[in-house]
Amino acid sequence: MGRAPCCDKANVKKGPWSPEEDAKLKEFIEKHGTGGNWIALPQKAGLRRCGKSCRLRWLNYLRPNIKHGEFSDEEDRIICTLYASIGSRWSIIASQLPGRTDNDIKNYWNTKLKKKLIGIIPSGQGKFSQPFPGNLQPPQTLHPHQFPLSGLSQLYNSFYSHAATNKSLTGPIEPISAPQSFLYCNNNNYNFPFFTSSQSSNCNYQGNQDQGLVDLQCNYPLRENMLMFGGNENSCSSSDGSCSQISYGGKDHVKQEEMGGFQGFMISNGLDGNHKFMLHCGKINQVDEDDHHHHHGDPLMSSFLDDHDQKANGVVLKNSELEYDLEEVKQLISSGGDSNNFLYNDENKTHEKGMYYF
DNA sequence: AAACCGTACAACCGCAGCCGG
DNA sequence: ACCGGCTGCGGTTGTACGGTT
Repeated sequence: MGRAPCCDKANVKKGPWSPEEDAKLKEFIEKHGTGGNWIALPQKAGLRRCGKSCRLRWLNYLRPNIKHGEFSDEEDRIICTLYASIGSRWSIIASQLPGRTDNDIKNYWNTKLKKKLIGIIPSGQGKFSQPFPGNLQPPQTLHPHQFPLSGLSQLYNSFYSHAATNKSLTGPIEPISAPQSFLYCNNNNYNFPFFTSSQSSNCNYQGNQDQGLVDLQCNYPLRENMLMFGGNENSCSSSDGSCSQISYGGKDHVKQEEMGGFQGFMISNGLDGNHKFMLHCGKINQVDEDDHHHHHGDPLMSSFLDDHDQKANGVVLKNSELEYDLEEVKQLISSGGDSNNFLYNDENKTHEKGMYYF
């Protein structure tokens, strides 16, 4: 039978948008909004365009607060880190970069950043042996920018150390600071790349859209400091550009909620502006900035910490050996390999990966 | 000056998921 | 529960433009 076309293909214009079309679309949306129906919009606006095309044009180009032009080092860093952790989930990445669209970031990654990354890493560095070992290895003390993340994160870290050394980048090397929204995980069946867990868990999302609160019910006590993030401000590629979202769910199911949810989440979890956030793969515990050894009553983590109390800049972690041949990493990047598989193919889910704050 | 090539960006396409009827 | 319409997303393609030969 096949799917009905979203519009009359024969009757719609394709290709680049003219200034007149842009003006028409912009004027119409500013006056009437999208009306929640992109399909009908072009007709109402007097445009011979497909609704999808209108939507894309609006989201990627016409809507207010779109940032064009050079990406900053900070943006580079965020993109690298997030790509290393979640792969090509451009909309999620975009949600962390105010004013940037997923399309923008995707293009930027494909045309520049990827090459920058590949080009800057000398081959033969960091000879590693196996992807995602099941067994945890003795811990190492690491700086926050040297987290035992995934292979790509290693690459990223290498990238930044080299960049810093070569002064090709400026600015401090720091963890991503406080994204304003988060994706709390379900680390049971699915495996959203941020998260896999050795413990069986049953974490149900119970979004309360009326209250805008995210209410998670987990019978496995997820690390309180494990977070996954969505977006905020007007940086996302959501249909109306309102862009205040918190995301939750898994690889096959990522939902987004109003940002009020994150505010509630922040409050209910006692988070404030003093917390910082980092991506994580391995074992980790939250350490308050004023109490680096407080284990927050987490027996699992406490026992772990009894064995391996390691901390770096306020973060306690148990490292896992992540050994890759960087050439392989490069290859994966250049071959457009599935980063999710590459980075997160932890079939036994013996590892925890996530984003944490501290 | 013209042809060629590489790069960057805009736009399209198809799929998957959501949601309302 | 099912179905169809709509939206969002990510991959891919098209095109403009600048640099090089």
